[in-house]
Amino acid sequence: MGKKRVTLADVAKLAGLSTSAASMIMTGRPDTRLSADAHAKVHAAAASLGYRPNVAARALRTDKSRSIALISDYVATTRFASGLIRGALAAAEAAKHVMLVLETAGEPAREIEAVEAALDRQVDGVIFAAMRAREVFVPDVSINVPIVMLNGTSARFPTAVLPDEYQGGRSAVRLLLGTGITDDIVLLGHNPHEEEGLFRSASIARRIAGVRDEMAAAGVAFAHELSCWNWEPAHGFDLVHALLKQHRPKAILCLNDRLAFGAYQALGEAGLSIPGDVSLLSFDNDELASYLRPGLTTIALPHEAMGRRAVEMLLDRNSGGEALIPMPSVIRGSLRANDRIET
Amino acid sequence: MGKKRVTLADVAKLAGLSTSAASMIMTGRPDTRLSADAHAKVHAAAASLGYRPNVAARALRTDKSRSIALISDYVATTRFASGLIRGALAAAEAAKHVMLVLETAGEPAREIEAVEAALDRQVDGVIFAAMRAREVFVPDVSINVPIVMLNGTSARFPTAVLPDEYQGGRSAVRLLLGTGITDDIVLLGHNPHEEEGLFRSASIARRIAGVRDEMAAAGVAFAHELSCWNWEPAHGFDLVHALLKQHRPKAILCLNDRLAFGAYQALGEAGLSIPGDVSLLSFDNDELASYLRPGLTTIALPHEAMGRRAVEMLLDRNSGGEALIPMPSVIRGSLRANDRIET
DNA sequence: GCCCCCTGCTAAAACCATTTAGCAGATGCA
DNA sequence: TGCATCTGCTAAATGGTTTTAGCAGGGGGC
Repeated sequence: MGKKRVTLADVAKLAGLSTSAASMIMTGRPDTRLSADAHAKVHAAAASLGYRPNVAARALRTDKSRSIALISDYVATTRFASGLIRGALAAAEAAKHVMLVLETAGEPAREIEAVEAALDRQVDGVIFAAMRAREVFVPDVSINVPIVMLNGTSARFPTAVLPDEYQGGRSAVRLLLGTGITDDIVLLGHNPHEEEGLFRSASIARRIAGVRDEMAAAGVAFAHELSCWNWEPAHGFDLVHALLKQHRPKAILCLNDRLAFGAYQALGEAGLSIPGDVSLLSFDNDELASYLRPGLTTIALPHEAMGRRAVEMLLDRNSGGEALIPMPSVIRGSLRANDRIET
Repeated sequence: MGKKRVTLADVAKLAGLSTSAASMIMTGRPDTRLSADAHAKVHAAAASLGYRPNVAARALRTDKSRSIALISDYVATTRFASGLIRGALAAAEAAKHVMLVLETAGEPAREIEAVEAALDRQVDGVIFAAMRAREVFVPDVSINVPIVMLNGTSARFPTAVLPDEYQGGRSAVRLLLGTGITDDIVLLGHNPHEEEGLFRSASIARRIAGVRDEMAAAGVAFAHELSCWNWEPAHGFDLVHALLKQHRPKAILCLNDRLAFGAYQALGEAGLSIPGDVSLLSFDNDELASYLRPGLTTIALPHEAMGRRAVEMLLDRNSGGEALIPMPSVIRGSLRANDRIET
């Protein structure tokens, strides 16, 4: 309480040097001509006093605050947000930065507020995160710090970090066909004929394209393609429940884990076993996937890696463009083992 | 790029007054003697120039930064974090503050780092959040700003926001007994005889106490009490699976939703219907609860309300003590309707 | 001896807002 | 008229750091 904060002047005095010298030494400037002895004395003084630089003063002078802002549409609504935030947090911490988190609910007024609040605090960069990958609206205030789009894109700011959905789609199909199943495969979540004129987010479109390209490359086709717009468990249940009345597939490729969850329920009620009767494969690696019995094999959204990467790109001035983060396969028990004889 | 930031001096010049006058007017000091005319001119000038105060300069002078820090052990590992963060964010925004989020993984070294990073940035207050409610370690650095504990407690800092687990426990039992079921009730997650010498977190202990007190008050007892330490779906499954070989309960009171999820699986595999054969009731209102079929009735952890409250208490200097946030009941389909005739 | 350069350091300005002390003029009261 | 008080405002100090300009002294080249 009574203790005043220790300032650079205190350090300098104890070291017997000027504040200028102390400053140069503490900030580790390269081309200074201060003696090794001076360096030692300043560092010793700083350590003994427990000196911590005053970030506000430094920010005032340099316009750098060692902090960044993550402006996101939603932080709680989706279970993905925390992965992105956590990865970003980790990278920020590693770079000795601190991270402001701001939520906008996608409302333009709040987006403007958020950007200004961040800029007022002299942040060194801003990450615009979208919890649903999409074309993101970035408010049209003049921003003079680096910007990275996270899990979304913007025409104005081309630097973006996205999951490599296309490759993810391909590896899903590769994994599935690797079981030896090549027919009676159902796609759950998309049917182009029923969705004409509707546009999935760019990211999801790539996922679907990857799936279709790999199927085509392998020369196999889906027996059924079941469409629904929202990929929630209830829809997965309904579609699979209806499907089972006319057809019993060998495998279901679900376009996300929540659909897969619904599929599990429908299969369970029909008395079918996974993967004995039906194999399942999905996307996202939602927390759910590990709770299911058997565990759901899924192509993971690499949220933490994405968050980390976004911060790294933000702080590295000479990186730009679109970074595609690979989607790892998470193997659990929902795919039957390959019963072909490997040669 | 070329545009310099507009400063208070610019505003003052345009208004034809001194910076002192402009400052007093912009900050809305109450006891100043400046004329109404001066007020009008300054506000007009500020608006026309789009003046935004430089927070660093202000912080340097006043030691207030209009920002707070949320220091948490985990942000991603548990699905609760985002609710707390979101609530806190909303309250911070309402108070025109900005929020730093820091993660420590519960490691003392990182906790110290986090506190110092926050203090370096002149935060106006710090929230220590625990994702698993518990006695929280707060690093022993001298902190001269208000502190609020969120979802945890600390001997050094008595101001805390916690879920009202005791009342939650009581309302769960009240809800369950309200169906008319009074026997063949199983408690899933705790058995005092098997857990002697083990200590649940304070918060969970209160939940259990509430359950037991309400049972006692109603004069009913559990038919079985199944114990397991980690409340994960697999444990819920195993315990209920084993239970069903010897006993078929009318209701299972699950101490959290993940256990309940496992119970659903075991009941499903045994061909029992919910709530036709067995009623289920649980705690937390995990995202899971709404996915299950039928939806799981559960006593919700009020995370957003807690986060909001924590920020409000932090910024309101004269509030202290322990705030218990009520746990609302979320009614879905897993409890059978009361079949007694209400008089 | 003169000039130049190098070494090792310091003084002082700058960043931008807040706040204290105080000034000039007007008014009130006796 | 003399003194105190009030009104409406300003000058200058302050906060802690970075950074520019430059100083004093020594050495080398010629």
